[in-house]
Amino acid sequence: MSIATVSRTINASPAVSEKLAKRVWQAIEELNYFPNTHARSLVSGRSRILGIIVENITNPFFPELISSFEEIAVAHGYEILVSSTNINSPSQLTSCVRRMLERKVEGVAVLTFGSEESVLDQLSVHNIPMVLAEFHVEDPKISTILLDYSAGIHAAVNHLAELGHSRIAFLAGPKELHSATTRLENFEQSMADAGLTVEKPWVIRCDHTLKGGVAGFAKLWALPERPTAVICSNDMTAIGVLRAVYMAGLRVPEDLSVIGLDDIDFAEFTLPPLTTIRLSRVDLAKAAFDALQLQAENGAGAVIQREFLVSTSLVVRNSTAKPAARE
Amino acid sequence: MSIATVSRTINASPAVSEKLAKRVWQAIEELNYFPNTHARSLVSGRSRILGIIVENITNPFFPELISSFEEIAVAHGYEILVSSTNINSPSQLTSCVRRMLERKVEGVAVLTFGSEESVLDQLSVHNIPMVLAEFHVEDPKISTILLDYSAGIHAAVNHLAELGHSRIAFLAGPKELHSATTRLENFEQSMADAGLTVEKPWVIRCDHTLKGGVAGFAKLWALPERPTAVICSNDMTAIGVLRAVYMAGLRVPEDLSVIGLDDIDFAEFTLPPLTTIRLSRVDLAKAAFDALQLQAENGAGAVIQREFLVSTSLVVRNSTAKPAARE
DNA sequence: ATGAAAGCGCTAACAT
DNA sequence: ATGTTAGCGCTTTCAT
Repeated sequence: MSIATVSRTINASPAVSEKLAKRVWQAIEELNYFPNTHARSLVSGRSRILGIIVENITNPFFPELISSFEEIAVAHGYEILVSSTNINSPSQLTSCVRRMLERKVEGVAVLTFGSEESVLDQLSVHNIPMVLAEFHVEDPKISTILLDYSAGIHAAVNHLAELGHSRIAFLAGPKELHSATTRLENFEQSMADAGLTVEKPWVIRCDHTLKGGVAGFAKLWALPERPTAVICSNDMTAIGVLRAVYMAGLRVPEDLSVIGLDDIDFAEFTLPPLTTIRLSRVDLAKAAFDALQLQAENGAGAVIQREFLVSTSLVVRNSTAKPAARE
Repeated sequence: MSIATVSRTINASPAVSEKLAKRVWQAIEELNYFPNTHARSLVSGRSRILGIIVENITNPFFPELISSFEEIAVAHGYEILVSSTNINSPSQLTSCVRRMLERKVEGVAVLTFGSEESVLDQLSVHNIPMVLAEFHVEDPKISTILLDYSAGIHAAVNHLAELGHSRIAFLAGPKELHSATTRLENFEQSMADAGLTVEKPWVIRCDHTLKGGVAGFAKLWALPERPTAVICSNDMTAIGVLRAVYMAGLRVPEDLSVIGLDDIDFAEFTLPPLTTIRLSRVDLAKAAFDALQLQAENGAGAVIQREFLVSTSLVVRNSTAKPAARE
């Protein structure tokens, strides 16, 4: 039989008779044959590869996100190309985008949460479908994942208020991150809704790292007036606070209630187990994949869904409790 | 100028005059050209892709390992293909190896620490270079990374002995894992060297997970005779123990000294910070990459280094202290 | 329903 | 030193 017939069989073309197809599959089995994806990509122009760009791999949130994304992609017959190298340096960014271009990725999930501008140009020139988090662009090739922090942050503030807290601090993320700003705004709104006032000195910019959390707590505790609870812009910050509180000879939640955001796998195993606002990696990864797949498998110009929503929710564990009676 | 000249220029062939080369590079700049890796791979038969297979992505050790491996590989112009899906199911394993075969990987790092047999056959049939951890095979295409646990485990036992502990337990990993068995053997040897006896009931098989650590501690504490210190086969187990001790209303290190193994990034931020035996992901990733690169870039039959050594060392933090005075 | 043939973008052998 | 050409393994017309 001819090479073309084999190709048609593998690609499930209807134009091949059943018995010939059966023979082909048999031969494939016997010869242990498998197609060469490079040849395939070369002729078809498609690669079945998706790219994913994240920042700051030292935050477990991102490995967890990548794993989820990978799992979904592989299940759908895609391969993934990861770029987690330091996005800060422009030359590294350029080379990581180039790697993706060279391998002819069919779409890229840019999940850097706030520093996507530089990647955008490079990729959009080549007309590659993209999906961004919390960053809306007027381009049919670019989808957006909207993160609804309000549900989770509202619940967190209300949870503290119900416990009797009114002196609530917020350890924010870096200014450059859109997501960090959005989280802070949501906190302020939630406080207002709960009839609570935000004390300016209790809003401290941190950097979403463990060390940042340690430093943030130190600044907070050096203040003349101290809060009885703190909400952190992410779990790493919260875990840093847990650590700093312990080192200061104080106790969570007796001396300070702490709430994180992300619900990384470890949050369940901190001491005490961390009350946190869950931002599901699985949901996020799924939204990113769906967006990319929709774009990749529909020709340009097709009208498709371009906004995806991922929500948040509060997970109550043991790092929050009633405030100590005022002295 | 001709296409061949461009190809030669890009590949730095010496047979191209300087001024023509300059013009080529200029044109490349202007046209924003970049080579198609699929076409390249097709003709050259090489892909510049390396595979890495790990198990149990929920243990942060593995994401950390993958990141390191990726970083090194990318720095050397390689791309990586990760397989972290459940290695337990044979069908998943087959399909993950197939993915790698289809993309024509030039080598695969099998870092499953003990369940590599099934992958071996599939890959060695296709004559793909491999590197395994702690698993020696007589095949010139297969390198081995020897993990020297003795240094770290000896130091750990001695550290406890010097603090005054003699009642030391060991929470081992699953029997199927070669590495878990090796670790246990090293513990037994180190105890003997320190003149201490290993109490059989105090050696408990766990499964290298947080939950396993919690369960392991429960079993240990239910015993009529209790140890004053415990060494765990990995950090996840140790962190589980930390958690279980806390839940039992006891304290580390006052009631029990705990030592882990791996030194994952989080070990520094547990409460209390975990004393642990460091097994460097960077060293491991580097050894794996070096082994693969050596094999990929030397023709078959070349005599090359096929054994790589990665060592361990003790990192003392705050989860170990003198045992409480015997009651 | 099947086969023959062209061509995807590149490299390498061969020619000049 | 440069250009011409064949062919890597596949998909996709176009014939039959």
